Amino acid sequence: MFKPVSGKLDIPAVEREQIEVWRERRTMERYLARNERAERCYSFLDGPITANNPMGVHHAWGRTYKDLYQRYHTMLGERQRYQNGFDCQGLWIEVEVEKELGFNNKRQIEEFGIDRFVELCKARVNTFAALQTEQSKRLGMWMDWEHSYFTNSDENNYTIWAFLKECHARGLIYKGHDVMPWCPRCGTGLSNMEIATEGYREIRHLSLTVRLPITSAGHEGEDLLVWTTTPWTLSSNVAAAVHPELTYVLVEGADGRRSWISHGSQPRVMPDARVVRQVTGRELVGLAYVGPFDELSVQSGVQHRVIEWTEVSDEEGTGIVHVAPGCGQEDFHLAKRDGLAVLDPIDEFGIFRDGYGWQTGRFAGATEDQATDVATDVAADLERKGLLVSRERYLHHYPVCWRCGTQLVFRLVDEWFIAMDPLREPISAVTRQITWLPSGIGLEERELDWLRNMSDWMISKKRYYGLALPIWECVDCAAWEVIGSRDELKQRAVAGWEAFDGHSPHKPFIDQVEIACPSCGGRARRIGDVGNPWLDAGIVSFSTLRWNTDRDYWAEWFPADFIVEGFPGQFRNWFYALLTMSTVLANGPMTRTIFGYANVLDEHGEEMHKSKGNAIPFDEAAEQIGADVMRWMYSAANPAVNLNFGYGPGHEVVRRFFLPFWNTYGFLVTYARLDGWTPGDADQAAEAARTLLDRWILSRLDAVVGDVRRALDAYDAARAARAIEGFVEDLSNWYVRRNRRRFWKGVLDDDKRAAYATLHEVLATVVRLLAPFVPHLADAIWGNLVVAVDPAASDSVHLTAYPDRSPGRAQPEIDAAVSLAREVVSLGRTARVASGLKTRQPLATVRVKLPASAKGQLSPDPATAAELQAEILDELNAKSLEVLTDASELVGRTLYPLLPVIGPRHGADVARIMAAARSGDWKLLDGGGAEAGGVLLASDEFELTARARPGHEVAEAGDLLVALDTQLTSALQAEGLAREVAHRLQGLRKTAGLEVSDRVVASIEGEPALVAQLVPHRDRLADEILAVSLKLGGETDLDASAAFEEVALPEGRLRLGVRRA
RNA sequence: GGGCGUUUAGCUCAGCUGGUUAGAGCACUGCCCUGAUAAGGCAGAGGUCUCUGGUUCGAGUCCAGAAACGCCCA
Repeated sequence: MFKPVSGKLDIPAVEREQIEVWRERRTMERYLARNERAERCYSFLDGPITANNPMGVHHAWGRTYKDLYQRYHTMLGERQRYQNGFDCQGLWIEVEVEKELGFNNKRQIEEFGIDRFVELCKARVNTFAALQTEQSKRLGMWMDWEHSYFTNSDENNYTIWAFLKECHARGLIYKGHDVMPWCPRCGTGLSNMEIATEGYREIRHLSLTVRLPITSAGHEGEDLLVWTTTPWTLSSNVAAAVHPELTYVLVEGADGRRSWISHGSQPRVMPDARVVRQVTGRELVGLAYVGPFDELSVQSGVQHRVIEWTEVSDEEGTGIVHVAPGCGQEDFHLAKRDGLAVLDPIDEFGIFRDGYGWQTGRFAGATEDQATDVATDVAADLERKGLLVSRERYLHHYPVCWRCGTQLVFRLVDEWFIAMDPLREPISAVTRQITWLPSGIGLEERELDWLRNMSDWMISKKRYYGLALPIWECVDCAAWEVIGSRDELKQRAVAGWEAFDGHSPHKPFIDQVEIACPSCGGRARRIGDVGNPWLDAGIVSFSTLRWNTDRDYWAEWFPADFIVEGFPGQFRNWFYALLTMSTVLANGPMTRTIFGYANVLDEHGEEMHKSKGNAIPFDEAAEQIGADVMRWMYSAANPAVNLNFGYGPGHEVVRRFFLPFWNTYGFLVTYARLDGWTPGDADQAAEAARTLLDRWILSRLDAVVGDVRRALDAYDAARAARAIEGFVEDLSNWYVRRNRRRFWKGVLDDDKRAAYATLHEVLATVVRLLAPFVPHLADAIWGNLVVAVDPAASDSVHLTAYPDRSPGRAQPEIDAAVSLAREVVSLGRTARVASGLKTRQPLATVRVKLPASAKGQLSPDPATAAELQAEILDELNAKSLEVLTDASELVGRTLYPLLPVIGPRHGADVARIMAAARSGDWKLLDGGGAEAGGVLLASDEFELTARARPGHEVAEAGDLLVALDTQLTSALQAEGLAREVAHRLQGLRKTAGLEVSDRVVASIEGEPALVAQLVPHRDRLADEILAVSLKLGGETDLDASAAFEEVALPEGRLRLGVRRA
């Protein structure tokens, strides 16, 4: 026997119960093991989640996809690894630990002790990995949680060593001396991968226009005007750049001073000045000038001059660019090109070094507080020296540290790089071998675009907790080499191995190990740097598949079938790192398919931010609306566009999808319990009694099973979800509604058994279809619908096979006929609304003009047609259905040209033909052709169809027309009255608080003529309302009624009452 | 400045290879139904399918250009 189903659906409560059931039955463990011996594999590779914070709802989108497709392939019987991953190294974790400790800079870490600091980082990772594990389980994500991978594992780190050694063997690793973006708080450089969207902010900076007096002969009294948004770099100025092709003008202001600026900038910079001379930029190249801070000791000996640079533009500033090679990437490259002096003004904390006068010891970067901002003092200094032309607060995009938000500076540093030029083409080729989904939004193109433009990969970071870059550099001769494994290091070690042995390859212990320099025999020590964290995540297609230790295992699972990640950002991050490492180590793709999805926004389309207060913690959402509701929203969403997530949309999904489905399930259980029905042998016998609608819903089910499988095979969960939603709509709003009476009626005969068996099979199948999407609810329903009544059944839906199509189930002709009948009903209702006659009032006749394609009948099968006719009459409450012919006075014939046929044949005449067809300006010709608007049509170029003639009360859509006969006989009126009374009495039953199955005594009094009309309907009326006694007129005992009503109908007044029998 | 994409009803979005009258859900209004009922059905209103040009007998759909927005790169 089924357990009763609560009429009120509390999804989080159902989920909590289900989780408890799973725990008791060890369902997840059995799920993970069920395909252990399967031949076919499905290789999913998990992109590691950063184990640094609790999950938000946005994490649930990707994790829903991950779990959905793994569950689907599990139900297809394929062997899988189910390995979850945590991203565990890198600056983001250090920053959080620093915050916990209240640190502001790197020195405090060193004072605290690097070993203790690293331990705290590891501990933090473990804490949040554990939390995220629990949260993921709450989402219903079933992974091998005991064997998640951690990117800080020895295996992961040493596999990166092997990768780097391979890169070195190919000559790709180099030590670069370059200007890089630098965070003065974190004390480390940032790779260009890290300065992306989230790495820029709109910031207002003090920008200065400065005059640089020219010293070359023939230019006495002339200045160059330069403009900068980073005044702190002026003290490192060594050159001024002009575009060789651009026009420059010498202008004279009101004060008589003469300045060079570009022609294009003049209206903006010096609109009132008089043009004295005009030259091309090339003529200015080579001029010498006085620098803005020539008094500084570091500037002594620097020759300032004008250089050429084709990147100069005059859309901003003066068209003359201040060049400080120690403070800007392009500036540095110009210095290398032209042999300019390079001044390196600041240290790792952004503090001016010695030799910068009053600036020495000051913080160079911009600060929010103008009083302490060095730019303010630079401006004052220049003003004192008479070099300042103007200043303004200038709003622009400025890079900030993506982790701590500090404004970056550009700084000359030594960093380690992988040269990417030799890899550009190979990686692009690998990229093209991968299927990028969803298609049509240019994901592959975006990756290729990144690959075209990428610069060398900066892999080093001057930090503490992360991959120890396996580069050992000689203290004496500066030769260096890359170590590829722990064993190699052990063999090469000449000191410090004991101190390191037993520790993970992290700072500080790894730094103890020294090796002999192969060049000079001196001692080589590890460079202090840690690695870029994308190395950690990028190696996982090798490290987690035991590439280092078990190459057969790796070959079995590599490449993956599927990876999934949010696409904003990952082109230059995870996807990029994976592609690079896979290209170098395997010369092929790491996965066959990459699936990307967009961002989660709040329900108003705003970005979610903790600070804005619109972020939704995962736990809260799980308890408020339920994990399955989230999962359904994410599954059904279009991955290509941002998703607006919130409780409003969540409740809508519950109303639209979960409630109707749950109610359908509840409906079956309620009546099956009353009848004591459970699925069994007797249903076999009843199979012959299946009605048309039974066969229809099974046919629809079969189609949906096919649709869902096709969609999931193509990683199109949204299409699958839409198909299921559409089916549930058909099931609850047509199948169940149309069949209610079969379930209510008293006897459990074959017809009723057929109804139960059909609805049961449909629900049990849909639940299996839904299992990968909404695992809790699906299994809860499965548990009651199947497990509770079938001891042989699998005790969890997740241990069953995914539904497949059954041969012979699909019946397209029934699908077509039912959908035609539903259209007839829909149009009939429209006509009823127009007629003003309630559905409760029976009508004599419905007249239907069918489309030409139906060939004059609802279905070619007479039995089907008869059943559908009964359905239509019942829905529309009419006595008979008449199929109209074209000759009927209600309709007129219409010419319906077949556009795809006439288009190519008649060309420009199509417009005339169509106009004639619409206006009726056409006639049939002998021999089967027609003439329309003067054009002759062959018999295969048109069909004849029917349209309503004006003046009749009908409804039509396309080629289908429905007309109602609105003439009422007194018999029809009496029946209508009986239906009305039945309706009222049902209402009274309810007000009296009676159960659906309670028997009643009912009484009806009123005008004798009205009461008399009810007499012929007495039995049916009694039947309808489960009355053991229906008293009419004089025989009533209204006074005893539990509920009573006096109704005023157009026909007269009636008094009605019911009481429990 | 370059690349990729998006633009369809008040909102969120479907619209396959070009075809006769462009759809759904939500919201709104009215009506119907009343044994799914804090549900369901029908209807109404709401669209220059961003704009301009082109290809075509025919363009929401294909092509080119523009605008706005988003993402990415510089």
